[in-house]
Amino acid sequence: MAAELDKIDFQILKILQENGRITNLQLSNEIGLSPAPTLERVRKLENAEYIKSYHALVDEEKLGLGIKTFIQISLDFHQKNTIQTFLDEIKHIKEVTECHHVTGQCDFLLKVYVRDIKSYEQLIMEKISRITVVKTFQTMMIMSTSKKEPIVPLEY
Amino acid sequence: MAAELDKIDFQILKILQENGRITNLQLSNEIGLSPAPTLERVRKLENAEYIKSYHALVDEEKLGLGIKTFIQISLDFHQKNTIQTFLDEIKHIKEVTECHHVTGQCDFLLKVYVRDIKSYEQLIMEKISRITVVKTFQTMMIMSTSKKEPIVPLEY
DNA sequence: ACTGAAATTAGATCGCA
DNA sequence: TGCGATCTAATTTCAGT
Repeated sequence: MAAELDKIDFQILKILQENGRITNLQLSNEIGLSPAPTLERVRKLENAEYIKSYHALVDEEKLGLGIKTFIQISLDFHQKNTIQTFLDEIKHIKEVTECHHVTGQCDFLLKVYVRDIKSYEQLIMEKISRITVVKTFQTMMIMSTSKKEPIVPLEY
Repeated sequence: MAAELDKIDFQILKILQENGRITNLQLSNEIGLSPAPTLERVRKLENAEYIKSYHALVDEEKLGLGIKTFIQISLDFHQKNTIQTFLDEIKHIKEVTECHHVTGQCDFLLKVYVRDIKSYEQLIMEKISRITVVKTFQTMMIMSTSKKEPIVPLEY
């Protein structure tokens, strides 16, 4: 199954990362193949899960999500199953869209979206600070984002 | 132009966030309208830029990007145009996929993808640490990610 | 605004090079 | 593997409600 990817496959991935709704016809023109083998390659990439899924990118601010933050979290490892307990709690908080286990001064880094400061305080008070295994946390409020590509640097 | 969005518009946004390649026909079934007005609503959301773009989500690990990190950066504000100088440098580093201006102990938070540790050292040595306005930086290496949705919590 | 049908275009399959 | 033709299915348009 996992035959290596060639240059054309990487081209396809690059293009689909940037435009997930390009038509197969357009795509085939850009890579210089005819539609049939192009589609076959795309399906192969999907089936082998080099492409995991497709998503619309929405404008969070226009949709009322005015507050975006990262939260750095340190856990209290004196309890049982500290990490699993933490992950189980985080999983259910819909405002948390990313949760990364990291090295450094903190244990986890979360990405959070909420409507306004009031909702943020509520999230902190009623959800984050109530997780028993959380020892300390610190908010990094995002003031602006100058680069945000749902795109990963690919090179053949 | 900016007539308020109704419940159906939010349903559409939610569905397209999770499946950016759903057919208009399927979408119309899920929201309970016929294809014609469904397509009209999607176009309206695209034109008003509630939907900014569509993207394929790829499997970075399978594609050879084994190292993912966040870098916290503090700037030296004794220089001229510190922030603009920094942003101009960062813009050209393709390994940096996100750059957020944040509050807290550091000034900027970057997301970085590279192939391996060797490439990471190279990035740090030859690019990040050579930016004159960078005072200090600290790496948070991502060990695992338990939640990562290219999806924002929407509520009508 | 939504419906339903008609017209256009894209997607999917298959035999052949 | 890739191509070209063919069939199938989705997108798009439009007159009617």
